[in-house]
Amino acid sequence: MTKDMDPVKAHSNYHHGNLRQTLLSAAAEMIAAQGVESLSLRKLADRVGVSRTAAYHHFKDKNDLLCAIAANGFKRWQDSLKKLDSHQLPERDKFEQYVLGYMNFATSYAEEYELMFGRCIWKQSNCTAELQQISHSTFEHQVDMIAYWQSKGLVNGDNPLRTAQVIWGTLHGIAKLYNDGVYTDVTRVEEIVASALPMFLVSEQ
Amino acid sequence: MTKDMDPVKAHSNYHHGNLRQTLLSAAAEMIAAQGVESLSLRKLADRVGVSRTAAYHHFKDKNDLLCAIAANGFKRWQDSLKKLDSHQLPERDKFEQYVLGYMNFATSYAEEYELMFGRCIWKQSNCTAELQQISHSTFEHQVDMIAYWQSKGLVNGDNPLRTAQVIWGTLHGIAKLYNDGVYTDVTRVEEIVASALPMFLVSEQ
DNA sequence: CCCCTATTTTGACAGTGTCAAGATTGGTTG
DNA sequence: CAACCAATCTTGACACTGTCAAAATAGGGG
Repeated sequence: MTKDMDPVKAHSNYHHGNLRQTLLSAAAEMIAAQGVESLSLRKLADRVGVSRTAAYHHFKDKNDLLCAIAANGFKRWQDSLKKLDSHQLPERDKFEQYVLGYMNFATSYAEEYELMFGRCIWKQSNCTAELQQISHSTFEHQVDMIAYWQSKGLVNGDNPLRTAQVIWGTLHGIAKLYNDGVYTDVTRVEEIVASALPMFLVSEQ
Repeated sequence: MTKDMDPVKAHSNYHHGNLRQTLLSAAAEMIAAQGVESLSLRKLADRVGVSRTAAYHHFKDKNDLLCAIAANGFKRWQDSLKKLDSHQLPERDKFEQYVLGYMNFATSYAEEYELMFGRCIWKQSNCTAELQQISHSTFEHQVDMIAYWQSKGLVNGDNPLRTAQVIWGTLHGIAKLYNDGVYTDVTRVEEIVASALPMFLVSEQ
């Protein structure tokens, strides 16, 4: 009765039940495999086993769906940050873990990262209220972390906002050069990050 | 006889003469005004007053055209570098001019910059031989500059390649955050760059 | 039991990149 | 000068995209 080939759902056609969630996770899988730019609502609908325009009753737009994926990415990154906070570690190691963790996140979830910080959403100012909010709070959290490390005499500079922006810029730039295919070797990327680290830290001696 | 409205050319329909150049400069104008993602070959053809597929006799692809625009961007950036080389300036000022110049280039020609270093061309590995070559030589030139500044004891670090990658990453990251609409204030961007500068320079005193 | 509303579908439209086949022309060769 | 050729340009066509409007369906509350 039901098609065996259907790769995701096994419900009757109408009233899927949790189509929104299904769409979100299927879309996340697809962009991870094929890249954001090759995700189409129609292919997504096909994959989920639903008609082309079904998604429009759960998302205003294609953009709205992409914003939701980006917001999920922010949630995951926030969780990483909280996990890092709770660890018992020397602050210097924590900073290092923060930098490496950022890089690891950005490169492991390259396509979600692209949505989180890419022009597709921000440049066209198509940003959802939810996304706006979670991205702001995430950024503020990171500024607070930098401020704390500066107060402990660990990180250079005295303006937490500017310092956070510079560090963020550096990590973002390296991540993007790799994610966008300009750099092609991950191990090199790790070396680059290792070279960048001492620039941020107050020199020991 | 000829339409007055035609915004670019005033030739007879067939054998435009220098359609390739006309397409390139019209495309450059259009992406500067509207962004890369909203450039279509059909709108471009309309603008130039030529049929949809005319461009295919001068460019293999849409991608091929975009690569040519990117290559032009590299040529312009190379010229800036050469101009900087020829200036009579203290080396420290030269480095500063290099950093500010990079930022100025990246933000003034944001859409060409996106083509030069964006995923659209590199991630799909659709890079033209011409583009591959000019981008490589440009990068090498910059590594040489960094190596020189390091040898003069001006710039931190002892590995020119890694240092160049970090500096480039930082500038690229800040530029992209601005160009992609995450940051929205140019004057802030200038302040961020000013905060980043001392990280690269060997501290005076 | 019936109706209302949320959900899903089908039909349609404008826009995209690109290929194949035909039309036009300038330059070269007999 | 004429005839052809190759470069250039156009028209027709196809598959694909996002999105809207209108019809179909089904679950839940009166």
